[in-house]
Amino acid sequence: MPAKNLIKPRRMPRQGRSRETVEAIVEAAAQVFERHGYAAGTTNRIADRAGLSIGSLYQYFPNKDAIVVELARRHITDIGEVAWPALEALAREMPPLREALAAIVFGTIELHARSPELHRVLFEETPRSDEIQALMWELFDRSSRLIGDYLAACPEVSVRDPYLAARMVAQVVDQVSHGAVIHPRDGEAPEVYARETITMLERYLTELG
Amino acid sequence: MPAKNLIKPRRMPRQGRSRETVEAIVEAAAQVFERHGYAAGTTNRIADRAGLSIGSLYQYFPNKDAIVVELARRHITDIGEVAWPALEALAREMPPLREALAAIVFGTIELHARSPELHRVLFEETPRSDEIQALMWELFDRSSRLIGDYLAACPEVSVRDPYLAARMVAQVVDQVSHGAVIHPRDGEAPEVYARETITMLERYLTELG
DNA sequence: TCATACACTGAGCAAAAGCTCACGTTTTCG
DNA sequence: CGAAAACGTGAGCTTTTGCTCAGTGTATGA
Repeated sequence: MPAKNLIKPRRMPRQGRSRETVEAIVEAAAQVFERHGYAAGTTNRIADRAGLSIGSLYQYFPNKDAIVVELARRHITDIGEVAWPALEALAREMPPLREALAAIVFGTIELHARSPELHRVLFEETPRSDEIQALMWELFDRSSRLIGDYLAACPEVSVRDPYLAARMVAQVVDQVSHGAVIHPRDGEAPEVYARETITMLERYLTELG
Repeated sequence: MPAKNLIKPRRMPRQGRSRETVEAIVEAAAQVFERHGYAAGTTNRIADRAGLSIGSLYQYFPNKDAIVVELARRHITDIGEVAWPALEALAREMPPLREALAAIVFGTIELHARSPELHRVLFEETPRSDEIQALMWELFDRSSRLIGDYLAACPEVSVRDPYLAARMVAQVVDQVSHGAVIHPRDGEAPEVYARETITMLERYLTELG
């Protein structure tokens, strides 16, 4: 038992091949978690699937959770890159309310539907790290603000606080989409619920009293 | 390596003390999962906490998952026993819509708030078994039906399909309550969102166009 | 009373998962 | 070229976890 207690800094990729290795690990992790779930998504299996030795994996990730966090971070980033331009377009082009809501609802459903099983594993089965939670809140806040910008400028909308309403919209749409896509039920068309959600939000936002 | 391959049937509790043992296991499991999460909620830890040997635990539960399922079943049953009478009372006593919605929203929040961390572990972190999923849907269906009975008889409600609307109400209230209670944010009063949810649903259900 | 079924014990096994490290291979760059 | 740095390898160590089983205590009823 030698007295070597050197800190082992995680290797940073410099050359091209090592960057490819990191990509391979992340992609393999996505597939493995999607197929086997969080618990059975072992580091050995990930390395196997990536066509690498387990040692290579630990050159770039200190532990299993680091891989999950990286995966979640990418997933959230991808969502933002699709959602934000679309939401910014609303405040710029100012479509009718019903159209805007349809875009938000169907857009959110589509985002959830991209890889539902991976999404489920990452955001339900995996113990939430503070880091991922912070990223999710950031996503939610920014989305809400953009929706609020649209609502505030929309003449049909007659709600007191459009930014509070926007948070309600974002919350409801996200949760309902999540439920519909991630835990679908056999005899139920998700479109019926999507349409009804749009109707509900429309009536909420256009106070006709 | 002897040739004994006898089937070992799980023991059913007959005497009083064994039934107490089962209770102790379930209660200990609740505490351990609440404190340590699903993965770190090991059978040894549960037995320890229950003041029993690990052997006793395996007399009554074939594996770890069986304990989780039993726990979830009890949790769902408990919720039903509170929720159903309350929802039945609505259709019987026919309070004004806003009062009914307030009862539903605050009641649901209270149910979620009973043991939020255990709730989170059971219904997020734990891989969903088909059995638990079925129980959850049963709970949802029955709640929706009862809400629908109220909505169908409520003169203020002017929605086409009250039972579809009821499913929307149940879905939204459950998801929003879950989000608010299980993943609370620092600077946010959940009551603001609760009130706004009530307002949203009220406007949705009373089509004034 | 005492035989029998019921109940409980806990050392420890088998399997699996996370992770290390000493060593070989490839790339870079003077 | 050739040395140093970057990169890749995989047998196997360590720890943990789910779970067993041979044996000991405890209640029950004939």
